[in-house]
Amino acid sequence: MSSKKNLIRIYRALQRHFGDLQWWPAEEPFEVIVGAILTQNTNWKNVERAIQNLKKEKHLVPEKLYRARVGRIEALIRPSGYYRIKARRLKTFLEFLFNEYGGQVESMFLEDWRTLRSKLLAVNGIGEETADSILLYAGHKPVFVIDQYTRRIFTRHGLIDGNENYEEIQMFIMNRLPVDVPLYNQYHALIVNTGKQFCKKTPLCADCPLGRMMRTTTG
DNA sequence: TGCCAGGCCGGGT
DNA sequence: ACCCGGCATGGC
Repeated sequence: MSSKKNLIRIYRALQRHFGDLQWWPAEEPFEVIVGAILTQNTNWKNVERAIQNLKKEKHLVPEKLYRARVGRIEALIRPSGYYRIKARRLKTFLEFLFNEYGGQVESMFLEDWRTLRSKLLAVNGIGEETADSILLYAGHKPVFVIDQYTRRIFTRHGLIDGNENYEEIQMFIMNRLPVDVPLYNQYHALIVNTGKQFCKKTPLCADCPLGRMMRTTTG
């Protein structure tokens, strides 16, 4: 059976279990961007607290965050961890947004997304996963997001070796799926949920819907 | 109660 | 081109 069919079968198994996950958990694109930076190596629950603080103080707006002092941002996002470096990263992104696009998120996404991806990667504090999360979940661009869960799950089930770099895993997946933004959106969300619930570092695949599917078919 | 979470950077090899 | 230490809070 081809790898393409495998990836679609994996998707269907996870989709059947989790249903539509409606990602990204945010009200608008700027909130996605802020969340993408705050969730770097951090539990999403902690990020939610930080987001709520920003909302409560009416700071989850480009203009406000751009004007705010770093110390003020640090205080609001403290629950998300790494709060000093993340406050600086938010400021750096806001400077980029205002310098290049007049502070308008919509203007930023009018740019060719490959060009935008390069520019985002040049912003200190934005790496490949954060850039791709912004492009896919805030800008609806056709790029698949790779994270530790993706690497772990695909390694565990023998789809990749595990020592591939980000781009190699991304190409492995995108070469085997149709170019489809809603599919990329939901697929990554399904992977994250699977990783959180079933695919820990310990071999605990007992009642994992993916593990069950992989065991009960010829693959 | 330690271990870990939806990474990234800068310096060293 | 990799490898590593540092960054930090809160949940389970």
